[in-house]
Amino acid sequence: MYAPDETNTITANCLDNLNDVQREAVLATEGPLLVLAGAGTGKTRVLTARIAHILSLRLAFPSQILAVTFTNKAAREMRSRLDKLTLGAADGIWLGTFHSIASKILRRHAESIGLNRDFAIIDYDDQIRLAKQILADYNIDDKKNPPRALIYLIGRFKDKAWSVGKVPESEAGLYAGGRALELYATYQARLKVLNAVDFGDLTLLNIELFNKNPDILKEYQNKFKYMLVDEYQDTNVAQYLWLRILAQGTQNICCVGDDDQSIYGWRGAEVTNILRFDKDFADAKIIRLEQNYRSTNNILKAASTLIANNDDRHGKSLWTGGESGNKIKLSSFYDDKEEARYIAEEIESIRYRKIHSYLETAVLVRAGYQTRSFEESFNFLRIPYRIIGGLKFYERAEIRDVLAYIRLLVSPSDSLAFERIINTPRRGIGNGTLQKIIEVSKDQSLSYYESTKKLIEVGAIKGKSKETLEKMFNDLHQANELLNSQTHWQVVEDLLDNIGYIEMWKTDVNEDSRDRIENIKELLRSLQDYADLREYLEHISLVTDTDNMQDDDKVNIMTIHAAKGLEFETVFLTGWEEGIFPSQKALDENGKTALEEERRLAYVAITRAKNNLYITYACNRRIYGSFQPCIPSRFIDELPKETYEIINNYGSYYNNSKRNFSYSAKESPEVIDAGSSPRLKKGQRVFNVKFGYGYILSISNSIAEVAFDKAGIKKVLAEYLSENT
DNA sequence: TATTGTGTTATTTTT
DNA sequence: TAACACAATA
Repeated sequence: MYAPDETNTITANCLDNLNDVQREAVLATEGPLLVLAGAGTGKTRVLTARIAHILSLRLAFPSQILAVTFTNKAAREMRSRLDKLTLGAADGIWLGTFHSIASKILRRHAESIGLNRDFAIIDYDDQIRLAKQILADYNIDDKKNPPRALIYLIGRFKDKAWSVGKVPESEAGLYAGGRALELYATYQARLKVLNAVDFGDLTLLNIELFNKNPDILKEYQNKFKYMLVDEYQDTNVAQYLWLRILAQGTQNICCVGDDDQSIYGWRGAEVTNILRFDKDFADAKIIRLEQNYRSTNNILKAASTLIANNDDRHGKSLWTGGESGNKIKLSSFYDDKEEARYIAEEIESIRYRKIHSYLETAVLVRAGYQTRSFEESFNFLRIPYRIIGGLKFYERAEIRDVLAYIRLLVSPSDSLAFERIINTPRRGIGNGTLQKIIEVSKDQSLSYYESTKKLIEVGAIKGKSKETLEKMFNDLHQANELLNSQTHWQVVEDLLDNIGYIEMWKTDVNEDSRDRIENIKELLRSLQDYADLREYLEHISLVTDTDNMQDDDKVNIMTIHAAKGLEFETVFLTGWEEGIFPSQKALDENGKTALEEERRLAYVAITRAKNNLYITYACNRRIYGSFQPCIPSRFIDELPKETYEIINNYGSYYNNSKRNFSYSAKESPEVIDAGSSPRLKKGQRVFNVKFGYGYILSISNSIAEVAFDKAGIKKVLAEYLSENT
């Protein structure tokens, strides 16, 4: 493996730059270990050092180490740091996302659970298409029961490791008046016919594979001598079960995470996993990384005090050897435009004073739609910016279309791909024809491609439709033949030309059609990085973004979720208003659990800042076209007074009696003087912009329970209600 | 079958 | 507000 001196170098390297606690986490190689790594405490450093250490002591071969992350980005980051640390000695370790590792294992043993080895991994679009078809079959109104709600529900079932038949009867009512379970079963059956799996299946089928084949399980349990898990707080039940079953071999599992940064509960992540680690793994050791290398004391103190309001947490106290630093700058404004204007001016001033570049600045929002006012104010001052997140490369229509063509090229029986492009570009195929195809495909168990051919043969499709379809088949067929003699990227490019796809965008009148053609060219370029089309498809099915975090000098605008794991010199936290942050919708749906998750989101947001933190809120906000009054977020009340200074104060809150607003740390925002809204009383007819008209059932402390005509019974703050007399 | 008009409805989204 | 899906029309 290594020459002895080389080994020593690696050991020295990986242990040298660590503090005592980090070193302890690296050295505790045997047995279950939970590393509670607060924000900015160097968890990736610990993970990579740990792997390097294991390798340098030759406790395992690289192929016996399993390291899982959630994102491709995190996996890449870890890989590159490992390369530097071990000088290539870590080649061959199993490092990847949960999904990529699961899919790797699944492909090896597909036959063992009745899957075809070259199963496709379908994306969200395909899922929706499938759901629509199923709903149509069942004659379920897809207006009252949106397909995406079904897909969402099925996703949550899978997060909980509920395969068909394991879903509790009580869950059936969650969709289409009690039909959730049969729809789930049908969905899975359809996937099987299509030889496809969705994201959730990857983990679920792995578990099934292990349960049904003890010998295969044994193989992996013996193989993986050391397991490492990143962002453990984000695992769902299925992933947890998967890890637990694999770790049963050696018990050498090291999970790194931060319960305070669990912000994906709505997507199935279970904070419980990290909270119960020591109960799930016998004799588990817990190590807390609490020394923060990122933020100033003030920022840390604010974050720590705020998060201490949560009940469900391990609890840790972050500290730093550094300065207390600048105070948090708290400001309020008349409306969202003023807020955005202030932030733009402040950013310009930071730049003018040469404090740091745009690149080191981030503006964080709770939800995507809030970015708009910043775009406007930044454009006005000519401040360059980029919006991170938003529409992802692989989610763009033109990319999806091209991928569908590639999928058809690889396997003509891919009916979901076929359905996507059958009339793109326009071939004169309408809904009528498509329904005929679907009908035949169901009756005779044929793919759409074969059904279409059959329909043409028997003369059920004729005239122009027949001609255009036959041309398409010809083009596809020819392209397929050419794959033997030409490069696959050339074949795809020619196919898109022949089929008229590029032409379609060239003649498109919209101004973004140029960008679309550029995107397609980008895709064609990236094809060259893969040996063949099949390999390309496998890769991109598990990747959602291109992760081209360019580092040109622009301000970063993004949601708090998108900011997790990042850090900036200066951070602006915007829209800290009740209803926005914490989000009303989350609170309505999940009560206290949601509030705690929102608070964790606030914690993540605050801890992104290294030196300068701004928190702002507006007293009025345009939401979906309507102009609504807002009150400051309860999270502002939870910040310790000494950590912030008030910079700008749009004073209306001191003048109007809606709320006796103060910055006292202990005030509970729910308790508002009952006399403050005498205009509303029980039984009164009221109006709310979001929920429409309704009657007040009860009112206390300015919170009214209202029976809305359409939206049902909701609790609403009195100021969001207007009298309707 | 393609186009135009109308109505509905809105978080967060690692794969 | 604005985007999107669907129904009515050409």
